Amino acid sequence: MAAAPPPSHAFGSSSGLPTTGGQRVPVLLPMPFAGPFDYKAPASMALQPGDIVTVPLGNRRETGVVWDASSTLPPDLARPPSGKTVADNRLRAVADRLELPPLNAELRRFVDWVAAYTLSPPGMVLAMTLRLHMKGAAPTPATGWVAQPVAPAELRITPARQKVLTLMQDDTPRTTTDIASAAGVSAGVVKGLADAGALRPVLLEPERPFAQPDPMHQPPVLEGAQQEAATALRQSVQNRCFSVTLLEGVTGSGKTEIYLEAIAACLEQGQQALILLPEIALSAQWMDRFARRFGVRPAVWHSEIGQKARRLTWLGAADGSARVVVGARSALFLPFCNPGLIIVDEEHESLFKQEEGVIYNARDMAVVRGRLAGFPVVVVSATPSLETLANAEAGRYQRLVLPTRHGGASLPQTHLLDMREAPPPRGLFLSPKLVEDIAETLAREEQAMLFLNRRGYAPLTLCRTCGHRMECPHCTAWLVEHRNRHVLTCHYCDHTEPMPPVCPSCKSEHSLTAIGPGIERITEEARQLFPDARILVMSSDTLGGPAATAEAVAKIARREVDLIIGTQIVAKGWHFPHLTLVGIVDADLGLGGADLRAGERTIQLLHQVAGRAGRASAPGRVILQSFSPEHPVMQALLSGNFDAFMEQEAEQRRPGFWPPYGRLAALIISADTPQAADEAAAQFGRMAPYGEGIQVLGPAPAPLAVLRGRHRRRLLLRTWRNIAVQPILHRWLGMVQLSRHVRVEVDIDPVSFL
DNA sequence: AGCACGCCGACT
DNA sequence: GTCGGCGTGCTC
Repeated sequence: MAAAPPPSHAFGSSSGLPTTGGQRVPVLLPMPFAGPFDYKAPASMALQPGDIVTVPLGNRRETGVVWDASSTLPPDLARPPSGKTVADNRLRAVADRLELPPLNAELRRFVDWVAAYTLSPPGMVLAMTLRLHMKGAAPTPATGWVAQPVAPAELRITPARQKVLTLMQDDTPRTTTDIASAAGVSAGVVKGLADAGALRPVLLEPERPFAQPDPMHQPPVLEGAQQEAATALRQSVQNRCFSVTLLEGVTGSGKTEIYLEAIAACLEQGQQALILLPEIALSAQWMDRFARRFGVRPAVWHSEIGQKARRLTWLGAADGSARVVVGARSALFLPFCNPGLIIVDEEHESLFKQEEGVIYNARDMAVVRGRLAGFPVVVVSATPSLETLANAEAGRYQRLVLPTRHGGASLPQTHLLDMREAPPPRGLFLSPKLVEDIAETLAREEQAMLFLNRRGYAPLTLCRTCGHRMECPHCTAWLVEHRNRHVLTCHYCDHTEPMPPVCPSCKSEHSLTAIGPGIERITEEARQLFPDARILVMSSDTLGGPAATAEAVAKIARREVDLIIGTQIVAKGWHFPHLTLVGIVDADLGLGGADLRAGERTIQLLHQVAGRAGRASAPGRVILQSFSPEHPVMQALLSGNFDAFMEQEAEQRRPGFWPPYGRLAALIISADTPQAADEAAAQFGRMAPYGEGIQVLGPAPAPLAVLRGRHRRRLLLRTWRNIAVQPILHRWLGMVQLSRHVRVEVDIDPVSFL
């Protein structure tokens, strides 16, 4: 049914022609098999690697992709061959080739590479590029109709029919629904005319909803360091070869405007650009900036766009009509036909790490895709990760630094508030000094913000009589009170129960007490202190979705809000021109625990929050409430000298070969009983690999020892940087015979240690 | 991942 | 006597 594609690499043929039929072709299916399955190509079907096909599997039909006969991966990633080959006479035939653009060689190689690197079945990686967009029936090309002359004698003309024929005189193909609504008739009339031969079916050109961004629409006025950075980025795009550039600059230094110039260069040379953002659903302001620069909005990709938009964007990426795609991490697996640039904005964000299914870091895999396909990648941050800084240091990444804020705005002044010296009244959480500053700010009719990265009313609910703590029945975690919903809820598994009237353990009345602050409790306190202020709470609980978030941001920009109280969500790069004071309620939060990156993450988050202040002409101030103001993180925030802080971090990680100076992989063992988990973990411990530069830590209970009812143990494999962990893990996993209810997950380059 | 096959409890 | 639970195993 499909026209033969142009010949390129093909199977079993030295002539470079497509298969001529009867030959064995590997087909990768979007399922967790060890590798592709072999099928035979029907004589009538010329197949090449990349073709999207349907094949019989058991008693059903599945969509898959004709894969390459041999892997081209480097030896330390190549997987040992799966061994079994199905005999020729047992091969089943490929059923159909779909009329979709084939996946190109770079993308196939990328899929193989990611699978090998993450130790995932390649089919599961393919699923990320395929299944998301075409689950269910094969795409049906829309059919439309055009008028076709018929002998008048053979066609009864009714008024309704006449309306349709008049409409269709212009020879424009239209769908049945379009004709019916445009002519004001029912679909039955169209059907009748078609049956009578007065309308001829035609395949409609696929819709092209992607307006073309115009690189000349509104070029920015850049100066000094910004101009230099933009020129450097343009140059790397024009070089059309792989490179990685770190674009670094404090919040408000105009990083976005500068990398938009790299996109402009990419558009000028006719290539596609991809921008990865950590949270696409919250990026309305980003879209506006893009539209201002290029005249139109870009194509958007994330996991919650509808089926239709998904298919169109997928096809747009594949045929090149989507010139610029902005998306969340999964957009990295779109089948771009002519990619020329990937931008990873907020590269330090842990949201780029996918923690379920195929566990990968989109920032790092973006660099891999750029390397395999030969185009530049730009990673952007105000507070780059230590990994990225180390890569810059080693010369693997170029580094562009923007030293100052854009347009004369100054960085906010930072003050530390020692909570031991100026404690709030008992049971409250805002120091009198901070309260005073907020009052002054509000009196000047400027906006203030309170930041606390903790949802709900209080993190712990405790019985004053018997000491009972309200805990999640499925996780090793406290239940968090959400007072406006009158419930206790687990932030790890969403288990929710009504707030009990008496202590469930000792039955005491009025004995359950909220311990510690959450954002709801801070809001309560603020309402008492500033009864006349217009308060807006920004958290995932109060903002239902992207639309509500955008509206909240717009309200702030319109000065309909005096005091903003928010969680993480306020740190997302919003532009709040009237905000001049940011109070961090608990700057120490996040520094507890034995997390490798606790300090790094805290400084990144707090800098990002602080950066919301003073983005216009009025200078901003940031007040950090801390119980340990001498902590290096607080001192770095105070001085603004992040480089020094990161160097210190580096020095701590270097001797023990912690990332980025060594490699890390986590094994997470989970089972439905603690015994089964312990037993499996102990077995892995006994079989642990060893050798120079190889070390295994654990097993130990995971910090969240029980999650969603599963008991978890962790082991950590740490190696020197020049040792690949994948072959070691392969051998290790193969040595342990797992009992049926035990699951093992491998997390390469772990970010979260829960 | 899906789906069938397969061996043990509460229903017509 | 059957319907149906999900445990195990297979799909080129």
